[in-house]
Amino acid sequence: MILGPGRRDEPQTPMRGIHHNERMSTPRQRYRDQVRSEIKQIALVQIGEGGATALSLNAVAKQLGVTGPALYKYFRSRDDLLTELILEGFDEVAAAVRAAAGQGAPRERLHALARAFHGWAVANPHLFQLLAGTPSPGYQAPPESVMRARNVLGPFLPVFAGGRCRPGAEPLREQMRRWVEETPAVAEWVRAFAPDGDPATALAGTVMAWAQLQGVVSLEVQGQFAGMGHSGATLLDAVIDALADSMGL
Amino acid sequence: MILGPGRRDEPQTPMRGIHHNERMSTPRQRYRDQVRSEIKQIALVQIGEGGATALSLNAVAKQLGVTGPALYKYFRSRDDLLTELILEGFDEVAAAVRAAAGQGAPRERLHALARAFHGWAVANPHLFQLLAGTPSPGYQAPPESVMRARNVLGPFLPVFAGGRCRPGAEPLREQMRRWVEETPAVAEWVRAFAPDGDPATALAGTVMAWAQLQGVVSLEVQGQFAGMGHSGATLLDAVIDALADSMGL
DNA sequence: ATACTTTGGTTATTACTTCTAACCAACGGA
DNA sequence: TCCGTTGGTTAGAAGTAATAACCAAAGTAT
Repeated sequence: MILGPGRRDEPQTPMRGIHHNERMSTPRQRYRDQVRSEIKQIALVQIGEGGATALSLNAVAKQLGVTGPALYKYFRSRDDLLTELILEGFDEVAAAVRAAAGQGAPRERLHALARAFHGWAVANPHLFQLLAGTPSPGYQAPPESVMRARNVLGPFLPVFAGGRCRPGAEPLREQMRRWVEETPAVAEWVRAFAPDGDPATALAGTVMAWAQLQGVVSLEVQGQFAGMGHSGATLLDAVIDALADSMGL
Repeated sequence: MILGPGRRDEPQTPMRGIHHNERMSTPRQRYRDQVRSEIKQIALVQIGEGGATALSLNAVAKQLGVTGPALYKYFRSRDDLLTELILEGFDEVAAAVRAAAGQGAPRERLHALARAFHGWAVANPHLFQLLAGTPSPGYQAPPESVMRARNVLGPFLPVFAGGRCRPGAEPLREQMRRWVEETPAVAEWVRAFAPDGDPATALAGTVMAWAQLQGVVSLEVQGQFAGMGHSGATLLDAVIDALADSMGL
């Protein structure tokens, strides 16, 4: 009767049966956390070598010294492990971008943010592809991921908050205006990072910068620049500079 | 002695044993071509539903009414099938872009080309991801793919050949200049599509446009714009307009 | 200290995947 | 009519994710 048929399908945090210091670190919990972290670490190495599709739970288990099914005590499924890695990856790149959010002229700040994103992505190409793409056939990104993604782009918002859209970007700005009006979470997000200036303009510039980053980095990590003397950074500078011009920074 | 141990590992074009009207359509060859085309068609449907990783040769065979191993008489491996689909995909998108290469002012021509690319990509999202990404763990893109990719971007070259790089794009232009100097195939490519104007400028603008397209389309096909009222086309117009401004079109 | 529960591991199994090997019938050219 | 090529088959190897059943060790409570 103690357990009964109650929600047996979440191996993430077991020992929910009896009361015991809530969210305190029992030895079991510490062991559990450490093994989970080791699994993720090994998985990251595998992903770094062959991409998300090269991640094999059996191989992870073998490298960890246990048999395959043991991992299912720590992660409900392969997709669950991927999801956790993706969320952590978002946090990582968000930290890298945030660390580059200094002071100075808007144009220089924009370049610094863009280079930080680019640098992280080039240093972890497979992880970037993991965040960007769809790792498994029917993989569904969790709702949290959009929150994390917003943390990545957040530091770009204040840079553009003081800019001005050229006529070609006015439809986009109008669309952003509607978006921020209809979605309170977006309004909150913009206000948190760029309390001053026009939210729609900040969003328009940020989304354009997002596309630039995604484009340059995608091409680079997929090796499309092979032969033309690693033009990733140069190309990024060029397109970001064009964007800065276009937004009057 | 007729066959001996001679190169048995290419099921692409069998019946190499005896002389028979070279590259003429024997009934066997016609049947072969038709089955190959059916396989590719079914594979495309599967990819369109779940991406490249969802392509299962067994499932294709079942849907075709044969057993799994039969497919290996038509394609050496799963990657071989993927490669062929990728090459055909490049041809398709190249044709779509080429069809939009009309006359008129450079800025309008650029928008038309960009919209053509974007339209094809959002109509075939999984195929676009197939061309862009790495479908299998150790997949190696064949050399032909770069040639095909050049055909996709070729129509952009003449649009930018009459443009001018702003200072922020000068390093990129310099890099393109070295690239075209050191790689005869690139020089040939640029000359074929844009015989007039500065090759380095044409390349710089084209590569920047490439990054824009890749960025906007990548984000869109991965569903990152969910919620903000399908901004793919609007965003594309905005960034392309900024690029046109930046290149003085 | 003893009894009991929870947990982390095991092996066995299912259902899938790509791909190879061996084999056979039927088609088609001489 | 003969016979080689070809397209199909079944069987099997080696791998994957995931589940079920089970057991020993660890931790908790009395």
